Amino acid sequence: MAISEILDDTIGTWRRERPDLDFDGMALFLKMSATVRKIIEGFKDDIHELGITLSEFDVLATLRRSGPKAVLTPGHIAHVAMVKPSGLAHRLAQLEKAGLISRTPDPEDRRSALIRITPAGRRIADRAIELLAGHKNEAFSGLTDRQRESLDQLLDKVIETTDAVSQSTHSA
Amino acid sequence: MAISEILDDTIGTWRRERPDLDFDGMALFLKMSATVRKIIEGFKDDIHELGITLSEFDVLATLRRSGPKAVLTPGHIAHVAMVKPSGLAHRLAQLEKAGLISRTPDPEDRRSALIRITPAGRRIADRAIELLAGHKNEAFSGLTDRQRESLDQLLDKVIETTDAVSQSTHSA
DNA sequence: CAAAATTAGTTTGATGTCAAACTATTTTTC
DNA sequence: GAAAAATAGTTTGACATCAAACTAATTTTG
Repeated sequence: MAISEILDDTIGTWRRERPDLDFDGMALFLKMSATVRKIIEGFKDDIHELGITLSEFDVLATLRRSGPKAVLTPGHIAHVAMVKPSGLAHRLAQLEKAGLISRTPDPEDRRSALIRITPAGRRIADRAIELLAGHKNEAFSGLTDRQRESLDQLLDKVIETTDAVSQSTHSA
Repeated sequence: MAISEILDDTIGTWRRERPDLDFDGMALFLKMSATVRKIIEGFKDDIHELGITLSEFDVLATLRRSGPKAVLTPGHIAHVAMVKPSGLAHRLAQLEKAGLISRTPDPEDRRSALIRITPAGRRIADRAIELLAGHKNEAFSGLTDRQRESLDQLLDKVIETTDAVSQSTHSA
């Protein structure tokens, strides 16, 4: 069974069993989620061949794209990488041990630390982003420029909606 | 920083640091991935309040939507839930312990097992799918019917492309 | 300026996932 | 029909992620 068949079956059987519910949003979500998973699967191996995990790449990528002399705090990295600080601590320790980043105490605020990418880390990050950019372009190569733009705008609208929902939840 | 700002910053800084690469596909992927994560976040708590995890719900949902007398094998559940069989074994044990599913040996093939949902499991699955369907519809409520259809078709195209890629990889 | 509140980051414990090794059973091959 | 290959599922080990508890330092309050 191919992905699209599994998705059709999932929604189809739900509609049969619970005709009282509306599964339109669910169908879109499942499809989008499966798409993302499929794309991730496709480049996981390439990253592993470079000797790092996808999570480690996230950190190296954040440092690399911030410029040659970037000095970031764990808090900033966690925020832009969209993980909780607790999920980052172990990764930073691993990357430091592997010699791909350096961690020094922040003299301005001794609760915090200064994270820098090393030359070795930079080399791996550069190689990895070349592979990834290529992979992602391949994944969307079936769309015309106009279709890509359309997809981009539709996603913006969905994000806007979910942002509004979570905002109202937080402030309630 | 809101999600869309993080995404813009990520792609913007990459373009500055690596102007030799094309980040168009990457931008779409990141946006889609962030959208999925955001939607998942929004209903995780609701599921937890029912006393199950999202992964456990996946299993219960597969059984529930397969009809009142459904009898499924672990292999089938793993396939349609899109997880590896190894990732399923522990979940099935937990669900059995919680009394939400039953597991009996398959008399036809003694390597396998027959999984059934219990009345308690069914009650939880029904309550959960009601919450989820509502949540998902909310997430896409900012789109018109026409836009939803458009999004659906664009995702189909992307899945088609990635399917083609993974097929050629497997058969090479 | 001292006490209270906040903030940055880490550690710990629970859950989730997969790959690889393993067990048990069934099917295929010769 | 016995040996070899394939299949179903579980176990184990490595990694990922988060919430909650914790440490240490800074900022705010009164």
